Amino acid sequence: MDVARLAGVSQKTVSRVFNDEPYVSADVRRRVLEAVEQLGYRRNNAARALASGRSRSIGVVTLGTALYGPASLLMGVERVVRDTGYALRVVNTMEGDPSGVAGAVDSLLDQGVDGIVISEPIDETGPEGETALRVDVPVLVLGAPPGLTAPTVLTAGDGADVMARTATEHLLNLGHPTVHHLAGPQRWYAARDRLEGWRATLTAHGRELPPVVEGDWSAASGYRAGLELAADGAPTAVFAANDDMAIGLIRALTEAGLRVPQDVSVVGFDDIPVAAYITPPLTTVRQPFDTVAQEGLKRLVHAIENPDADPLPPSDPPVDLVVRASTAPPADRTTPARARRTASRPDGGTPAPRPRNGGPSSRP
Amino acid sequence: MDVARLAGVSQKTVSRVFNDEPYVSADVRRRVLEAVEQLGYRRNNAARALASGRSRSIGVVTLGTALYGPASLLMGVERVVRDTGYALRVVNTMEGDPSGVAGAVDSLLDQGVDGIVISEPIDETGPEGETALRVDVPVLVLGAPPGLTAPTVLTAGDGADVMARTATEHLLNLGHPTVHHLAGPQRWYAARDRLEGWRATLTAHGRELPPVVEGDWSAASGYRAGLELAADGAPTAVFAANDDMAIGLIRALTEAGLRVPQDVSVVGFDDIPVAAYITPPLTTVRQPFDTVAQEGLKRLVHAIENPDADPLPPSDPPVDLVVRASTAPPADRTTPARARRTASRPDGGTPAPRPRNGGPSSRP
DNA sequence: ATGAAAGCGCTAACAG
DNA sequence: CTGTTAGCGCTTTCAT
Repeated sequence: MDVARLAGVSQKTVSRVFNDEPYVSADVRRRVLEAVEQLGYRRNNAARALASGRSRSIGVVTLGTALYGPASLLMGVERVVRDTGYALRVVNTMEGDPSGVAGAVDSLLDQGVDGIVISEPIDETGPEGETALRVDVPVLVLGAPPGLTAPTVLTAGDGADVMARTATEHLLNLGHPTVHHLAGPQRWYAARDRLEGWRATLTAHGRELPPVVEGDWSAASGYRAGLELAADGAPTAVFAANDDMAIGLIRALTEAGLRVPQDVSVVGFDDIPVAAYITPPLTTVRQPFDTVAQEGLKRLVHAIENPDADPLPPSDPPVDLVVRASTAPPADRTTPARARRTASRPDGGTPAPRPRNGGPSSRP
Repeated sequence: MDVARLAGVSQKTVSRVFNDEPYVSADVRRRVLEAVEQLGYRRNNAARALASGRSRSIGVVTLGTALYGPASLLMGVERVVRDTGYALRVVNTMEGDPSGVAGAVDSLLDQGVDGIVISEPIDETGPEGETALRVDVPVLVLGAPPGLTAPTVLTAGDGADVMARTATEHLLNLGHPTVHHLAGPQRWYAARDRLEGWRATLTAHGRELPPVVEGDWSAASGYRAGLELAADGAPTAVFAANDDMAIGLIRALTEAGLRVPQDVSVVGFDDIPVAAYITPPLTTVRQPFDTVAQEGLKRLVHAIENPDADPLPPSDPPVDLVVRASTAPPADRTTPARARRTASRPDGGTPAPRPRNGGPSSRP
């Protein structure tokens, strides 16, 4: 180590300086830092990882899509991870990937990550398959828990059912007799949660449970679903499992001569950036991607660095229903007064310079 | 190394098996593989990197946004990188990040990556600043070249000007006297290219160059721009630098009582998944993110593994104008026959189950 | 408060 | 075809 020689100290001392270890005199520290500067030295992380057994990196498994949700989550994770002093390794697994999440996790383990984040897990149990993952580092699952074994398994961002309930109740409060659901692909736990929240709400209110239409998150699938729905005798209210599908759905309804929200109310999910600017501006549930990622990561890092301590508890993410112009009371039947009151907000349609906090919002 | 002992061979032989090196008898190979299986052995990448001096990983610098473009590029990169046998390290840099791209690159270098991808570079030269990056591994810049020094600097996906030309010409061919431009933030090279392509086209056709309105990629900024444009006496044709802004723009125009495309034609850029399903379906330029990422990475890996060979040449990405219903000939003035012919396509508005190839498209 | 010595698990460069 | 001998650049452990 040239730096050590230049500074006239031992290798170990240089190491101490770099790691902010105690017991280094100010003078020595300064000399070392100077030598480092002069030589343009940067420490070798591979060697560090080898010697210490920790790579100071966290692996993320994402779906190989540019879908707003997964992409936002990934960005959220990246944003936090650097502050914690860890590096990020990313592997993605496409739907239909033969090796799937297991393969992705494996490749991360190969890389020697200290912890793993599984963003948006999907159910990959084949016809018979039981994928029992076994991992020897802490894992954070963003969305819902798959069956895996690890020293610590944390979950975060699994409040989708509550949010789905909020969306559904919004529609019910508006006076709609029932609410249809345009679900996401049921292999995704996130999609299941939303479906479940919707179902539970209707059941709790003693409403009829219309058949579920399943899409694949894409606007195209929402469009197809809308065509179907319109043909089958249009519903008065639909809760779509994401905004893209909601947009496709609205398009199909519009083409079928149905007006939104006068004839059909539509609620989306995510609050993608354009949601406020389409016609009509979309009522939707905002997902707190950043908060979820941030909080989850904090807990993961804690678990990595304190293997024996109790894991940090999760906190409930806020539910943020953004009411815009795609929802209204049903036109063709008597509306209960209560609902009408709730719904009588004018101007829901003007997307003012979208306030950071999402404008009109309510939480039940 | 337990595996070596169990298989009754030397450590080096195990190494050979793992690296698919020649000169290993089938029998020995089998024995090693068995031992590996039995012990659940996985090789330590840190040690490998330390000993070999190569980390077999590629670093990506992204902007910390969930913007469709950057996110798609990242996904595209990830999708290819695993096939090449490399791992991906991701660092992002938010706009306004003090350390900026330089800091991101630095942290990647710290991690010992073998190559770097800079996705969507932005100009970070401050009031005075000259950021002369010096990197000792090959770099691929997706979008346009910043000032950096590296053994190899590859660029890809810098065909935005050509695409912008296509968009602008489409509008001109429709018979519009001139075309306004809703530009992206000019710190982004991608935004500059589009602006340049637009400007060059108008100039080449001897048209008037209307003042440029600059947005920040968001639908919100497009909305604000639309309000401005409508107040200043509406244009008949606008080319927006991305779809999100186009959507905000259309919203503002609509609220101002202007019809799209009857009063104003709008062309977007990117072809985001919902573009075909908004009202009206958006005419836009599809960006070949996947192709760009894939080809670029192939070239980067080549440069990494053949430091002395000539870098692979880039190939021109296809230009794909997707004509939908947001563009039409201008209503209020005589339209040249040529343009009218080009434009007389009925049904541009029906988003059929979006064909893989994007439906109606043309290239000049 | 500092240093010396001993590896971490692998691959490189040569033998055989 | 296979084995031996050295490190890669750091952290660890134990002295001092």
